Amino acid sequence: MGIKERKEREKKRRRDQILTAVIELIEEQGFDRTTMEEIAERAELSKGTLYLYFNDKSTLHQAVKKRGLQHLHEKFLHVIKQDLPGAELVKNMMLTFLNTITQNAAFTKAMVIYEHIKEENNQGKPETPSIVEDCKNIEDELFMLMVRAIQIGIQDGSIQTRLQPKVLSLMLNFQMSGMLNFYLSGTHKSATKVLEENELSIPKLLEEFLDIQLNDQTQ
Amino acid sequence: MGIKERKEREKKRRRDQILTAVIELIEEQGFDRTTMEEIAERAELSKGTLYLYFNDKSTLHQAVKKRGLQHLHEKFLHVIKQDLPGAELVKNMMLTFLNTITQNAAFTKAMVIYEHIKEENNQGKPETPSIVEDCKNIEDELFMLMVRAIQIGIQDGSIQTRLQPKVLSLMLNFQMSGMLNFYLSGTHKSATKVLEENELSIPKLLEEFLDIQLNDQTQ
DNA sequence: CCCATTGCTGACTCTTGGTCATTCAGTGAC
DNA sequence: GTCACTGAATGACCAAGAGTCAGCAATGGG
Repeated sequence: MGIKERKEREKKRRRDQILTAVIELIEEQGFDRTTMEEIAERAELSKGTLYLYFNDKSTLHQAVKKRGLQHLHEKFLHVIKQDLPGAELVKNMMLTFLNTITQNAAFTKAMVIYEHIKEENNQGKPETPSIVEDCKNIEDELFMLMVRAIQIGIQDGSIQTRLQPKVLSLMLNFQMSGMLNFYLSGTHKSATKVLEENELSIPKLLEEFLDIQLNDQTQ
Repeated sequence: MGIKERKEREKKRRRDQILTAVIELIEEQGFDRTTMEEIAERAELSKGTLYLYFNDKSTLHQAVKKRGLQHLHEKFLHVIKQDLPGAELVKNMMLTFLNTITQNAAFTKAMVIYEHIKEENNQGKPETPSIVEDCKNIEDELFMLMVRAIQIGIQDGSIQTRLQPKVLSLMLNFQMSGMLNFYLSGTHKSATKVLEENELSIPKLLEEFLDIQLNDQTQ
């Protein structure tokens, strides 16, 4: 009886279809500019159907975010498999991160933005906590991969620090998050000017910073 | 003929009235949960009147943001007037920043969130570019105050770095921005766990980081 | 061939941001 | 005192978009 399985597959395909449509539209016009109507049209479904697959727009957003995080996770895994000094691994991870977000600016923006806006729906609904949970878990894994890279670096001597690996990872996380913000809200003219004046780019800046943070000679 | 002046004053008072109402409501329920209707009610005006003072909800948001930035600017000015080593000034600024955002979490959140969402209104309207410009200018001044503090630190020897003051300031900015994100999206359970495990708090973490970033012994 | 189940639909409701014709209050001229 | 004028305030109205649901269609099991 392969019917169950087929239905299962079709259901998953529909879901993917929807997700793909959303991502396309996000890239074209951003998430909040995109209406459920448009998404339905692009996915060749009716609006009502969307709600059979995702509770609401916010859940849909989470699902998109999850995809992005998975993508990043794969890339990080790829990095850490390389046989390189830990310091290089850390640098590569961060560069990978920067690359990914700049390559998919619209997408990343959508991921970060709506992030804050949901907030409410845990109240008054059964809710699928799963997707939100999934995202957190993947984020955690990304974090742990970074920790792992730092540990390797400490062992092979390419990283000197008096901080705990996890604490250092946190520091680097903050840094990345800040850079992300910078990229997204392309504003902050003085910051951009600073970069120009010193003939720097964000990736170069990153290397400078890592030099300092991974070679802590104090004390 | 003081009538013009009186009217002027009254107009400003109305504006303030509205802003105060918005800020109250933001603290109670966040910005996007707050409707123009509610704001009008709280300010004891009708909805239509709001639009005589602010082009749209997004402009209103910018105005609120401007207030917040001004507040921060005052605090930074206060810090830099103190007669302390540059390194202390930098630290105090960053702590001030952290304090402010935690004290007014709801408010800060509102400021950061909608930040991204506007985007569009520069198209198709005369628009008041002034408020947005104002915000950018204040942000720039905040940045320059930080640069100033760093310069002081380099001169008095409390800061050692091979980076340009502006570049270092940028680095610290990223850091702050990252911490801000952390505070706002209180999530990231692993990060919180790391802090607990090491009996750290964000302010303590900040001091650790500054130790490294302001005492660069490499090369 | 017929009923049951499941999936899909799009017309509908409701909320909310934004508009505008109308009302109303203050002002100055006479 | 009164009248015309100005501009500030109003709230009924509109449009857009998120979310709902009664009904329809197709598939499959008997």
